[in-house]
Amino acid sequence: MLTQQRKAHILEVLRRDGRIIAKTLSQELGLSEDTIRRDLRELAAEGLLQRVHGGALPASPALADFSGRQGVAPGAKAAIGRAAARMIQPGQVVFLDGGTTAVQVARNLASDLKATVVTHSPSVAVVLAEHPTVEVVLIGGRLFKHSVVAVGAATFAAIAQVRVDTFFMGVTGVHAEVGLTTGDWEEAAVKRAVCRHAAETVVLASHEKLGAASPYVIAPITEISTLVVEDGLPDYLIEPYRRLGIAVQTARDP
Amino acid sequence: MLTQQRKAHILEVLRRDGRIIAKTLSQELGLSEDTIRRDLRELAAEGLLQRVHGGALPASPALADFSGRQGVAPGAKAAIGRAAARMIQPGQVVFLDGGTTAVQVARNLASDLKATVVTHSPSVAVVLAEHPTVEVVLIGGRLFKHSVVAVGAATFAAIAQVRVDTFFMGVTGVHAEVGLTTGDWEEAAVKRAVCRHAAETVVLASHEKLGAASPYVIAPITEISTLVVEDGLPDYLIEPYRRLGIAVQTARDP
DNA sequence: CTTGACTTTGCACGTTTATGCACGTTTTAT
DNA sequence: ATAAAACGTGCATAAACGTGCAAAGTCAAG
Repeated sequence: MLTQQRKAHILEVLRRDGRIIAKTLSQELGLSEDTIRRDLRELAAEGLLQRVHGGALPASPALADFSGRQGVAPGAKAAIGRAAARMIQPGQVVFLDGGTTAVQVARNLASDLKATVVTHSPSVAVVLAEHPTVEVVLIGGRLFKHSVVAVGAATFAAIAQVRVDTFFMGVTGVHAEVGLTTGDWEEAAVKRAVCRHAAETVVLASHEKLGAASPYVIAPITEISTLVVEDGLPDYLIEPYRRLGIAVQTARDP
Repeated sequence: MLTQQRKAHILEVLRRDGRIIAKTLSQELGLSEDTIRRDLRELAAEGLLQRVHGGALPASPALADFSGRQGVAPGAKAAIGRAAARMIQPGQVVFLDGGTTAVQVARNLASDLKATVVTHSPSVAVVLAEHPTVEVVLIGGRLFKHSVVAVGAATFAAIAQVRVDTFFMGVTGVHAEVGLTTGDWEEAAVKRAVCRHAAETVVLASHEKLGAASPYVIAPITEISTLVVEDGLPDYLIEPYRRLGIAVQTARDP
């Protein structure tokens, strides 16, 4: 295998999985870890990824504002993204929320999926612009920079004009009693509005969100039908939601 | 085997396998590696493939997001972007079109500029999400993937609700008689609509756009007040526009 | 048919690049 | 506090590289 080809492969794996583990990759490619480490160092020098102990993480300048958060649980987020992407049936109309997890869902849509994705996240729109068959509807409004999503009156008005089959919601807190929560008042209102216009709502949550609560409540937990979480979590974390009749889907982290 | 025939074969193998390994190919064809290397060098000089250590890789698609498209000719477009960015006054409300040139404008806004940018391009929105002070208004609609901008009825409705001081328009053709043109009918309609809701329209055009015409006419050239072009162009290219009373701003390429 | 200009190819040479290993250091986990 | 894993650096080797050159081949004008 050519060196440049290998580097391209590394970037592809990074995009797909949200992380690189040097040892794993060296075994996969049948090369010494030194070589992989060298590649990672060079790619990092070009600013194409971020080097960390044990491997590498994305450096995506387009999502630089996220970069701090992106490091939280990249493998898990990518796995959740894949699991959510698999839930979308051909012909469906779905709403994709903003945030890093939603971007992972967009990245992992099957490349032959014919469906419509509605989103108020320009990041999601940019990713899906490269998808060959998915129809994208962009919801406008005032840009809330912290989360990179549209919010405000115009956003509400636009959301009122669509009805979707499934809403894939990102949150910062999932709590059996407090409900679904997030860190911005206006964002919470938008999520609530989308929820009302969706036949079904699916919440994407990596483990640090479970049992946590943020300042602004979006809706009670019973509003949602499915919770997608990473695999291998202790039972006591997910049991409360099962007991409330919520389907808990676990995403394997390959 | 004829040289040209061999080169055609190389390109075919490259398309089929996604890569060329010089040694393998030389054995396959019963020629010395030197000959193959020479071919690869020449094909690379023609831009038909990308030369790498050990062989070659495809020229465009695999590499497009690898080394980055905008690295190709960073000079002119970036210079035009900087020049346009300098034209924005504090407190103004401007509309930024889609396209790579508009993204350059967004990247080059002074980091302390307090202004409002309206755009139907998610790419521009993502870039401006990192800007500390600029207010961003995102116009929604159906996503036209080729240009990565929102189009359609919803886009029209949203545009009708804003009035901006300056519209920075990207085009694919600027011609003194034909006018401003672009390659998509719906995009042309959107640009025309924005034009009507702007006090002033500025067109950003790198040299290859001047004197060129695309299928769909946006507006007559007299609709615009300023044309931003790169520096160092021959007079005969810009003189026709000056004669029509259009201010031609040249962007130094430092 | 011959001549001379030009092209193509393979080889020799010295240079650059890629890779794996050894060694000592730093980071992480226990 | 300690052990294991990951790290960076220097080094040796082999592969791949470019260049200059000469032999073989091609072609058109004479």
